[in-house]
Amino acid sequence: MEKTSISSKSLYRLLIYQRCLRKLFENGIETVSSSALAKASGVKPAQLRKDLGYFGQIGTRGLGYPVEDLIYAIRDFLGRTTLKPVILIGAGNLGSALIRYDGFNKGGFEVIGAFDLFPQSVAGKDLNIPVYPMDNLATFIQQKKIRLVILCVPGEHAQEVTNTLVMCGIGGILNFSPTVLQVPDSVSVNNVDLALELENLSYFVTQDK
Amino acid sequence: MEKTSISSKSLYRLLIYQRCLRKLFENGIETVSSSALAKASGVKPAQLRKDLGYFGQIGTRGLGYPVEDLIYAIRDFLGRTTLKPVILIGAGNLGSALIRYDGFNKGGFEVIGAFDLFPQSVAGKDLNIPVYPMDNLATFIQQKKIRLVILCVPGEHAQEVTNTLVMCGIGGILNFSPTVLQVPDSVSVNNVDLALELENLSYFVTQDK
DNA sequence: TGGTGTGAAGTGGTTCACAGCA
DNA sequence: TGCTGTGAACCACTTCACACCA
Repeated sequence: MEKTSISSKSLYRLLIYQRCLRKLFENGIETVSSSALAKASGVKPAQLRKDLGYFGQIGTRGLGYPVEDLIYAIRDFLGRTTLKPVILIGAGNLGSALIRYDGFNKGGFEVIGAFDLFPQSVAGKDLNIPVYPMDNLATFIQQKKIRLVILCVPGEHAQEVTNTLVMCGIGGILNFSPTVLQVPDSVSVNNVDLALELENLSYFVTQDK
Repeated sequence: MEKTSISSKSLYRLLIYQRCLRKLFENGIETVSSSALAKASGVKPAQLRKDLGYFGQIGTRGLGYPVEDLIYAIRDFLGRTTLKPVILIGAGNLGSALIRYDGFNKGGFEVIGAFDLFPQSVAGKDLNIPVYPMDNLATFIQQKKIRLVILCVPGEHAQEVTNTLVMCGIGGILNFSPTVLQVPDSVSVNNVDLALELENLSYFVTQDK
């Protein structure tokens, strides 16, 4: 299989495999079969093998996959290299929590600054990064060459801020606002819509036991 | 088209349509075409019409859809009725922010209680709901007939807590822990993996302009 | 023998294209 | 004429099933 561009779905799974593999590695496990890793990752074995096909021959027939090698292979494929700077816009409830969230750092990101309409109002929140007023946004992005933004502003301001971001040449937006953002094709958006997730879940759960 | 069970993907879109429709309604717009609503929702017109096919004839050919009727039709289809009680487990950074997040309420949910290993440690956080120790969890779920849980505990405790939840007969888990939960088929899980979303986004964004 | 690698078949979801109706 | 409703074509992703090899 030639190295074609991977689908978003496969990519999610690769990231999950990687997490599971790291756990195995920490526990001193050296080899894992597709069925074991698949179960831990919540997928079918065949799917996992297909996904790993992107790297060519890594497993050993009759044995399984060497955990450490597979970790490196996935990492190389993903091109994880330097720490990636990120900014966050909208340091309200959720925004502040995300600034403190350590999961981003583990993934190789660093939230280097936050922006808010009222930076003084979050002064007491004891965040470890500077919070700037919105006026500084465009300059900051261009000077620091920021490509990724975490957007946590209220829905009614989301599109307006997005327009600014697009003009600044941003590359990707992780959007927590309950709004469908209109962006040009050159900009990627991942939506994390908390209310929607709960409503969606709720539909598949019967109310009575 | 008969009322067969809808796919999760269509369901997400229905919820998005509903939000867009409400905005239109607030602005006094009475009729909308599939192309206009589709654009606002970030989908193709044909897809939108297919999705609306679940309700049978609602649009008027040559004209479009009556906004208000469509809102009701979707709401009826989703079966949105009473306020649904939800509990949250793990009132740390993220958990506390979610308790204060008002998007859930808008969607017809009420977070009626939180649980934490150290409830006293969140006393100063000024949450508007009671925070109980984990010991009370099972009793609370059964007495209040809770079906939905928002899970915000650290990854290493997520499966353990989940096992308890499953035993209590919970119906659905909105999982914010970076962990693949193992649950029986009778339980639904929606994963919201923040770090994964950012990593995934990052892959599709080139580092240099 | 056991588990990978992979073409082929299957499945589900999207888009097209056009008939049908206000 | 304009826009909905929908079968049919299309496409992407998943799963099967088995050849192949340590």
